[in-house]
Amino acid sequence: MTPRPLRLSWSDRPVDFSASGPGVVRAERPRRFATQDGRGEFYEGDNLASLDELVRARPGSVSLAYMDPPFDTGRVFETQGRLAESGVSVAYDDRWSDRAAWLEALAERLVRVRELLAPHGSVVVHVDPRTSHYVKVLMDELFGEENFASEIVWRYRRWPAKTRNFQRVHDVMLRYRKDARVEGRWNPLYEDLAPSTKATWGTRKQRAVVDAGGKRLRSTTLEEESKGVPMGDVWDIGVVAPVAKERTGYPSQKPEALLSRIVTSLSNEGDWVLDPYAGSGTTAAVAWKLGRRFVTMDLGEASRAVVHERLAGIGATLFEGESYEKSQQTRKIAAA
Amino acid sequence: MTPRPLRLSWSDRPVDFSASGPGVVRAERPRRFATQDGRGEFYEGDNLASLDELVRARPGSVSLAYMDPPFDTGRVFETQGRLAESGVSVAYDDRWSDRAAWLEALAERLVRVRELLAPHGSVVVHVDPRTSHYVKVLMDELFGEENFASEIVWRYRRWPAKTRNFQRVHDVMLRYRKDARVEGRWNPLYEDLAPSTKATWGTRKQRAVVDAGGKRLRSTTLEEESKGVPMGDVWDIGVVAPVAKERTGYPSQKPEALLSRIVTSLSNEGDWVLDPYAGSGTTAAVAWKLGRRFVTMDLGEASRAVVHERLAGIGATLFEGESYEKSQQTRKIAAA
DNA sequence: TTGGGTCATGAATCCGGCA
DNA sequence: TTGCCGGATTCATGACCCA
Repeated sequence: MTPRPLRLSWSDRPVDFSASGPGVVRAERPRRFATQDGRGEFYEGDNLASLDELVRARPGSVSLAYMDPPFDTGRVFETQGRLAESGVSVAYDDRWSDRAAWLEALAERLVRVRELLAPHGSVVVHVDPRTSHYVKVLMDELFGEENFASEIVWRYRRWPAKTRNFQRVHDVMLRYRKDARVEGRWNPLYEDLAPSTKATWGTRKQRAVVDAGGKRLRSTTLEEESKGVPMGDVWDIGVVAPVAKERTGYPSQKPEALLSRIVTSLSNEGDWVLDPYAGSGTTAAVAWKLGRRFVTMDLGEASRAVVHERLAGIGATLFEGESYEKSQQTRKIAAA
Repeated sequence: MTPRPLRLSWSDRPVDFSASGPGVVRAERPRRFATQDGRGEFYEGDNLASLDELVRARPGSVSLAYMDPPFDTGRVFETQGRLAESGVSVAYDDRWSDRAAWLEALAERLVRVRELLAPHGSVVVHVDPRTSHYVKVLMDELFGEENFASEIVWRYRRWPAKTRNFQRVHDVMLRYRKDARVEGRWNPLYEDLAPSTKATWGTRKQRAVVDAGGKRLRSTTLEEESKGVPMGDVWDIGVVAPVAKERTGYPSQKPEALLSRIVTSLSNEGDWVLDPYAGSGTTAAVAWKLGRRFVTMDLGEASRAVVHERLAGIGATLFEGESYEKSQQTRKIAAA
């Protein structure tokens, strides 16, 4: 018996999330900005339109996609601090008619991101523990469950809320490969040895000692220092502190330490890293610092302003330019 | 517009998971064992039948249910160590025709557990990060999403596997209340303050200082010692070590430290704690030690042997006895 | 240069007040 | 009655100052 598929159903569920897709030319095309060397791009406009442009121009080109969509909180998010004083107050609107509508919007983006992934590529979707489950079931359908790689738990610390329940102090990131049969990008990371291990073994490598018959005797330590233990799927990383220099004033900003782990382990230098929900531009900034190429996009002024300033600060100044196709032509002519 | 419900669908999905339910008298009734004071019970047999008996006898009586079903791994689990040498080798069979079949079986148990919960009660379902998402979507439907309380992440440490991926080092527990409008059981737990907090503030409570105009100034510390920070939903607890005294030889045994947190925070002394998948009997043992009453159940000899021995070791010897109804009659007569 | 003390302020949740 | 809004709660943490 073949396994019966498990699917999420809701009324008026579209048959095909890519309908009204890449073939459709939209009235409003996104504005394109790029660094002078073309190793970084920002599109301003609805990310669905931007993704469609990319799918047309260069499918299969992305090694790593990180997606941090709104979490279906029903709230409008406002800017803070200096950014708020500059007059831009609304960052993004996270109100949806129902969860099904939210899920449909996400699904439309996911199928396009999948088209953009290279065979060795993978996508990481950042969600919260109230929505992650719906996203996982949806992604099992869209990507195939055999391509599910990890549920990564981001554990942070914050001031406690008054509640008769355990404090909610984690987010969830789901990683899927484009194709599990292909060897994907992987640069191993290590974390500190557990305190109990350090107490018993110190920081040298352990090695099991086996006798001639293959029976395990005791373990010993080697001369070699241990690199630590291979990184697990629960990450203890602080939120961006209220007074941190890293802080931009854009709400729900993700820490660079978090993105560093993702970008370092799941892409190589020179790879294209995609983030369809740029927000404050953390993914692009981290990718650039780590020698990756980036393509990111967002709707509205708050994000564009923050991303442009942030990237300019690390030497990735964005200029408004021609479309991708046109810039490629220019490049060819210049090279000839 | 009312929100469109999101549901899991699969072919031949039953309309009603409680069909063939409490009304049906089964050919094989579970064997009942109880402590002499009646504060602890074990049923041997299919837990569906045992749950049905309980639903008939005392619905709404349970304050806390902990469920640790098989994780749909497709494997047969064998006993280890001393238990294996005693001749009982198969602990449980976790092979299912497909995930839908597994989910149906779980759903049948969940609807019965829900019947057994008191209005102030809650249920904790222990799953792994490949199945938790399906269970959450199912439980949102069965319990109502407004009754979802927590996704608790159990982070453990183990010998690293060789894999081009982040090490899987966590399980997931989903907690739902029977009725969020009712004040549920809640005994707060605390964990250590963050090192950075201790360095800056010591271990005294912080208090914000606000001036006459309501503007926030700096914070101060109070005289009062902080109890620590209210427990979060990510728990760092070691697995039961291969050489631990706690170890029974029953596979996938859960640590008592884990159950202690659950039982302490989510039930009061004297409350009934239910575990439909007894396994090695950790829930019953912990509940008993903490002064709760327990009712637990499992199929087969491996579990019965381990549970009986384990409970006898802490003064909760189980005797085979009459049905619950009959024992109640005996009790009344004795009291008269 | 380093390290300790001081400062500023976000975030989730509940609760009370008011419409 | 219900629903929205503002206030209170009180850890966490990088930046800054100064010795």
